Amino acid sequence: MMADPRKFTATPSYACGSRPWVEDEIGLLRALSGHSRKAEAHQTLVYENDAISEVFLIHKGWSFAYRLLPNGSRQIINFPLPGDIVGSSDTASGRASASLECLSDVIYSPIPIAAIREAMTSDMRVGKAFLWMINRTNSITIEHLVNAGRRSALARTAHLVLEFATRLSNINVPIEQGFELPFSQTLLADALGLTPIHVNRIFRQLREDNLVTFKAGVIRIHDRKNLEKVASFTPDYLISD
Amino acid sequence: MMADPRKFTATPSYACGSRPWVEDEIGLLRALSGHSRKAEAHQTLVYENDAISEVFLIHKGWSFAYRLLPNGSRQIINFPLPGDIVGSSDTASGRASASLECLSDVIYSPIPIAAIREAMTSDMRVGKAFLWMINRTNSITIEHLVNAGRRSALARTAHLVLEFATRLSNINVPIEQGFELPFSQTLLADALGLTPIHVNRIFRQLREDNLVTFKAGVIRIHDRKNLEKVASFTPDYLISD
DNA sequence: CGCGGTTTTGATGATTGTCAACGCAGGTGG
DNA sequence: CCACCTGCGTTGACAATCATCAAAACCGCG
Repeated sequence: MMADPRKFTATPSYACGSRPWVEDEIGLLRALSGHSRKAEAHQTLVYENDAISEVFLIHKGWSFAYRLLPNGSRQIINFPLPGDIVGSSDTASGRASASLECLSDVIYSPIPIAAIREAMTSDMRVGKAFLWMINRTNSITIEHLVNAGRRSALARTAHLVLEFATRLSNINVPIEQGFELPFSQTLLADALGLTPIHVNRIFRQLREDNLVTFKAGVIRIHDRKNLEKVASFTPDYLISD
Repeated sequence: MMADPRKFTATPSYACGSRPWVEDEIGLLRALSGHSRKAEAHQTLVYENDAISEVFLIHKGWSFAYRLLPNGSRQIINFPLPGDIVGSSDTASGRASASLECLSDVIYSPIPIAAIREAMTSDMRVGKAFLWMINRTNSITIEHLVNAGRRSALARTAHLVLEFATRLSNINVPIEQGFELPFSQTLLADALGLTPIHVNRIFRQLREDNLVTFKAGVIRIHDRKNLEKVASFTPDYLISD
């Protein structure tokens, strides 16, 4: 059966053979998790301010964490990728600081917060692994804040594209021939703090400048070097080793 | 000696008698810290990407965490207040995700990351206390991202003012008669993702609408109810109990 | 007194948002 | 099979927000 290019089929899963100790750390946390579950696209797994007793280790699929404002607008905080833990930094308060919605089918396994707390005391590596996850997501949030506050719409968009390329690459998803992003421009707009219409214009410009194309849910980077220059992108904040 | 109102004298320190267990948690972490140090205004305690072996428990004074961009612009991530720990979420990578500069004299004490790791395994409460600090700063970062991405300049500014009011109130700094913010409008601009000039105009509007005045480093909230409406402010994200 | 940083204001321009319209593809139901 | 609907991408015209440039006033400080 031929895959329709309009259909979003990308559901990255992680395989980190090249970074043994990360594998190890994820393994440690996975050992604490329950049986893996499957959620479907459009399903909301967590609502902001919900009381939570577990965090989610993502294995496969696309989702996004976001906040809603009273006027209906939405700010996307992060797109967790396989290997990330959603809610890691909310374990102390037990209240979700953001909602989580699926963009594709998502396979994940819940880790009880209590289990993490227990394990942290008995195995120092668990604490380290957990802090690692927190560190990673926090760095990304900070970079998104820098993006929204101090980069132009063009630089911001280019930056987000490069963030995806790098993060996917880090979990061994090939990106050279283009990679799938199952996002509407409206969704990207809510991540970038822009209107969908302006995102469209920005992508037109990126296309005309031969930097990036985004067509049928597939990103192709044509000139990475100049794209990085436009975005003032440095991958330092994307902790991976 | 009469304090010159032009002089920034605000150096809040925390005293959380009303929230016994928080006091307790800070005490736990403080027990791990070295002797307290004093830093002076304009001093930079940490540079982004620095290797760090300790985090800072702030006792007194004003500082701000920020990121610099290649073009020289600056995004302020957070203003740590007394009782906050700077660098808490960077303990895993050991690399500072932001720089930290003092606005006034600051009294703080360093906590070796190694000591935290050790203590987490022996005393579960330490891990909880530490995760609490991380949770608190992370929630604030997220709210600042929402601010920059999805709120107008007016709402954003109002929101930041209310955040200060609430956080200071949480550490028992009285705010009813106005409170000191030793910030230039340029500094606020870098926190809000605006130009200093626009910040000035926003404050004029806030003043003309009888909501807030900001004069000689002192914030006075004249109509908190309407200010909260303008900012669509809810204090849920400011974890304090 | 003069200097440097900050606040304030006006005039102007660039960036981004809003409104409206159209095309296109997929899905649904007659 | 086709009419219809819906969601998304695309474009144009126009408006609002915010930035830039320039200049003056203010104030603390040396």
